[in-house]
Amino acid sequence: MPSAPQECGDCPIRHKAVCARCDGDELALLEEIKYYRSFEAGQTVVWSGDRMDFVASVVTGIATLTQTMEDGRRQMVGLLLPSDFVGRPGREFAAYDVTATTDLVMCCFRKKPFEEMMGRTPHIGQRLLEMTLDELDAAREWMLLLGRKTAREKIASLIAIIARRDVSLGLRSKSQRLSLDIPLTREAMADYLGLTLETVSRQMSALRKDGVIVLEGKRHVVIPDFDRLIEEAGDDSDGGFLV
Amino acid sequence: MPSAPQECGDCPIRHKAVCARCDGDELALLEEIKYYRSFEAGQTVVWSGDRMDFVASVVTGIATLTQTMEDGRRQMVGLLLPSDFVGRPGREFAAYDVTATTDLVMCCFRKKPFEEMMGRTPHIGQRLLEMTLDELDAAREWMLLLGRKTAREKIASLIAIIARRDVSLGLRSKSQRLSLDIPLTREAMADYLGLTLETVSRQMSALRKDGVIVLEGKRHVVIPDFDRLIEEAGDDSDGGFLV
DNA sequence: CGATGTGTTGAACGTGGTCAAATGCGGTGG
DNA sequence: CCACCGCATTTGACCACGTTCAACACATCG
Repeated sequence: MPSAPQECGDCPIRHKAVCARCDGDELALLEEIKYYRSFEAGQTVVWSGDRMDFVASVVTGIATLTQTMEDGRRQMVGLLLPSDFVGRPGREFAAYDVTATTDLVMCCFRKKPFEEMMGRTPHIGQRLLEMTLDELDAAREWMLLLGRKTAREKIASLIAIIARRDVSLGLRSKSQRLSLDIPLTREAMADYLGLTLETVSRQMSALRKDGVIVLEGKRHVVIPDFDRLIEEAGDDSDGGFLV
Repeated sequence: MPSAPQECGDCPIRHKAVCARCDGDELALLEEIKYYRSFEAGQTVVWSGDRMDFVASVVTGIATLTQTMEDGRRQMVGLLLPSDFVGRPGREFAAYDVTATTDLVMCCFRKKPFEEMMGRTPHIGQRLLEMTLDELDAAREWMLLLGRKTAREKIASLIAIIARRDVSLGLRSKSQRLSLDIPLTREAMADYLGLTLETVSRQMSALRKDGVIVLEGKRHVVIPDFDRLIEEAGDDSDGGFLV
């Protein structure tokens, strides 16, 4: 089981999560209604349609939101990183499957008290609005990927997204030789990209053969030339860096 | 030019738009900073990357948000109906092309005063959060469509979406013989669905041949059996009716 | 060891894309 | 009234990309 922090003061997502704008007093109130839950890689947090009596922030690890059709076709519709928010105030049942793809720690708030607090504390709603607008932008970028990009472009885009995230989390600077772990199985990548896992595997091999990426093991990728990768992704250069 | 209403009291979107929760005083303040703009079908409202010094609500008509890649591939990422909100508080440049697909009237607010008012009037931010969360849900539904549905399912889904909207706007009851106009060209449908316009046309013909829909002219569709349509769309039955 | 999970690769197939031509419809002008 | 044009749409023929089905490689774990 991954371990959890205790105090909001120490919290690694303090300044990015839904609580980011809260002052000391507000934080103290939140601290009273919060509790941590941990999940191991592969565990399901909630199933679509289940009653969900909490909302939460991802503290560490990665979770996914997926939708499933009756015949089993699956599409990932959200990739939740540390500080991202799970659940919707005012909604009683989960709309998506939430799954831990790595070991995961979530900071949970019982829904009722959280909603009451939202009414009294504009800072929370303001921050949640900001985060939701960001997610909507990300979803729209994703729609372009799903609707119009080739398999090769989709793979390159995914790697670029992960690389940018690592940079923005301060894990490494842009100038260094870029190297990163893909925290997803080939199947999860396929669910993300609207492909089959075979196509994912083939295109990874193709990008490797063409020197766009270097594979070190199955999950570790080195990017010798980031601009080349962006080009392969079909994105406007620098898209995603300016806001 | 389509004509515009004058008073918030008469406004057809009064109780659904971003101003829905505002009381009389707040509405009076909004009334001072609002102005109407009209566009003819086909006109562009703003181009992606342009400076955008206003935010707005769609009053009547339909607009689209689209993203374009350098080589011209286009993906629609938003379909804006009456009461939907355009623009993002705090953002200076438009992130998407906004186009009027029918004659369009928008209720605009200059961005600066609107942002200031948001700070002082929680009702606006609250409502905007609600609307943004709804849009995010819609975007995720759309992602499933783009990533995993067949061309035939995509077409059936689009028709079902339009039909549901017409019902929810009270234009017709569910029990009646369903009949609706598609307010999009075949090309716009293709941009919406991540298809080519030829495939859209072919699948429309196929659904007609199989009796799922009846075409009366190019843009008017009769749905003899709504459940059959839903089945063709690959959706859970009743998906979208319960919230 | 075999069993299981994860990933790679190959061959055949089919859906949807591409390119091209034809059709239909509304508007404009002779 | 009809000829003509422009545009949206339909239809056809062919092709390619990504899927499907299958075999195989490799690591971890009982």
